[in-house]
Amino acid sequence: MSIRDLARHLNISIGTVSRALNGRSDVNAETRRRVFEAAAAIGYVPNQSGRSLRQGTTNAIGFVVETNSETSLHGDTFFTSVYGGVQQVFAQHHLDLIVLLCPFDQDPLEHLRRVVSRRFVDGLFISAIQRHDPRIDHLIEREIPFMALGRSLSGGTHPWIDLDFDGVAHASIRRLSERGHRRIGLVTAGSEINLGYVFADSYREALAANDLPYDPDLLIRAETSEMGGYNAVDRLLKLPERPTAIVLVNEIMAIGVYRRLHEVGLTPGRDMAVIGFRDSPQSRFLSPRLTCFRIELFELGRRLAEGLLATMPAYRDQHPVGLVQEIWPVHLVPGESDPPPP
Amino acid sequence: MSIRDLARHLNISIGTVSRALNGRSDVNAETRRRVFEAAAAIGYVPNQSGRSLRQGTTNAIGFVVETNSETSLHGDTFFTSVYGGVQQVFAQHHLDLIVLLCPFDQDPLEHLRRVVSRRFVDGLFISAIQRHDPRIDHLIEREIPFMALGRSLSGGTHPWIDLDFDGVAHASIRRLSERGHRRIGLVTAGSEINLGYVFADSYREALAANDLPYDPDLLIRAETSEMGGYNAVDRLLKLPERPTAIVLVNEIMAIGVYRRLHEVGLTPGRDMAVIGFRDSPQSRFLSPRLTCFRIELFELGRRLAEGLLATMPAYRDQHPVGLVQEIWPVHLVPGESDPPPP
DNA sequence: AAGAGCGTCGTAAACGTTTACGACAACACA
DNA sequence: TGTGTTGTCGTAAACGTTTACGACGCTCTT
Repeated sequence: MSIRDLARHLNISIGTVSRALNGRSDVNAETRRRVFEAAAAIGYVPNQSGRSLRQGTTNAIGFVVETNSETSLHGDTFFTSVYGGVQQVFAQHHLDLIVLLCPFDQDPLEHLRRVVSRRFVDGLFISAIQRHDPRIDHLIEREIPFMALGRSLSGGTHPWIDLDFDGVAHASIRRLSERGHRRIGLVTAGSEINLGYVFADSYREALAANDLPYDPDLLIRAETSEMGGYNAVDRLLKLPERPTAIVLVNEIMAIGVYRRLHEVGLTPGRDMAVIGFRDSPQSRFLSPRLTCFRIELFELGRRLAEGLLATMPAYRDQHPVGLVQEIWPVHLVPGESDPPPP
Repeated sequence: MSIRDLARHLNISIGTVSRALNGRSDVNAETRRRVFEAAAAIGYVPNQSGRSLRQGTTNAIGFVVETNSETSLHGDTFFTSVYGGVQQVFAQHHLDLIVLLCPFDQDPLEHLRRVVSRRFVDGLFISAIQRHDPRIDHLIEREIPFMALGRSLSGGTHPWIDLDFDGVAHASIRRLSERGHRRIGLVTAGSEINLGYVFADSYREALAANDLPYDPDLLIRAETSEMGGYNAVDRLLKLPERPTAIVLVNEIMAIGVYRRLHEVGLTPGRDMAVIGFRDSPQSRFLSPRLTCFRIELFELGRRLAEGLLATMPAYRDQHPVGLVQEIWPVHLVPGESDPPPP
């Protein structure tokens, strides 16, 4: 069932059929109508391999995610909303979004190399950006259009969007400070992911901005998991002078934090203030309700898609947005987990 | 950088280069060595589109998942382990796994049609199988190799693996019955997903097997979400004669169940016994610890992959496993959420 | 010594599509 | 009438790969 069959069936040439289907202007309106009609009738759909081979494009964009939960910052529910936004924009351009999973036992750079060399996709989203991320260099060198969710230290001229972890740190510290907290612990990501550093830096700045001293013992690097939060609480409670509040880089950690606090006889939100990160389905059901930050993930997905398309020659004119290098805003959602100290 | 460049560089024909790279026998060992060496030196990788066009195969398998959280039975963390197992098997065959997301606002059948017609993949996994699932008919008609995670009512001759929800229901009811519970509520999936019905049927059978009466009021169909569990508890507590135990089809529901119980002054695991479903990272951190069922998801992924490959002519001889239609076992993990009634 | 068998390799035709190019008719204009 | 313009369409060459087929030289057999 090739374009040749369709052309024979219509008694016209395959060139005309192709032009009709691809919406080119040099084809009679009546002819175009007949072509579409016949295509629908006999169920013809163009072969993607043939198309890709000819024009060197696949009409697909890949979203690379790590399946290693230790380095993946966000809980798994994070991406589903983002995908929705991306797909909404892509639908207008007949682009397909496919998710490419980096196996947990494979080096992310190796995985990316394979993805790129197989030419599965015309462009890529990469996430969990590390401080110095060799994947970015590789993509730039190979001239593959891509958008980074998260920024690296190098900055550079590629598009990226990063969540406003600086805003998270400042808003959290200010809020706790205004409520009378003087010793505030912070649990950040322990892997080489860049936001672990960004969050720590912002924490120190925010302390200074609120005239609070910085104590290195209160800055914990941990796995972004329930167990990470659990262990971080342990370390903070062992200090000679305990903090009265904890700020977390990740809401999944909060589950472990709550649990450990309960185990040692402390009530989260009374004996210890906690501010998590994202307002996710899980965090919303913590008791007492977690103070955290809402992120418009669907809109973020839309913006990510726009930013990527703006760097792709074939779509650039329809998305004249320039180079996207943006901090994505977060919005404080007050809960009941961070009252003034006892 | 095509195979032609590589052949020119070696002063041999492109046919020989292709045969050497593809491991055919009719090529001199020394020649093959030189080909591989030169390919690595100049960084040649075969173009997938050309290859696909010629041999009508893409060397990729798609895993279709719904992003609609209402009909998606499993929490999002469910699939990550499964993917790992699938990828481990696929790696031996140079097959790539790609995840294809059905947009939340698109009909799953429409989405599948598009995926199939674009010939992105050589085979498919589909999940969230409905009672009568038109996707299965479509794939059979188009003769696309596929594996279903979940079984439909029709059964048929296609491969499927379903979780042992029958075992979950029987083990839960028996355990609760042995501990003295007489009125046991069950919350099952409310959508058209088949296991919602399977779970309900097994519930009735298990009641009969333990000489317990069946009360329709105790069988609730709900969304498989936190809110679904929250609302289900509300309905059960309004009954003139309350149940003393609840069995859930999904552990995410348990979060809502715990929360609502707390709100009305009841303590889960003391005033109300709860048995959830899966032993997931989230459920493990509920307090009191949830009695639930462990599933070897990585091994499940491996078996899914084997079952799919067994139906594909190109791989069948390496996976002589016959038609896979299996119930995947679950293992009870005792917690502290289901003591005897007060 | 002639033929068969084998190992190795080159040739060329596909796979299905897009697109540059030219052909042709119809029409307008001088 | 001759020339240029426009609209519409057919032709054929690519894109990169795999593979059927045949060619060639060598060894072994009879």
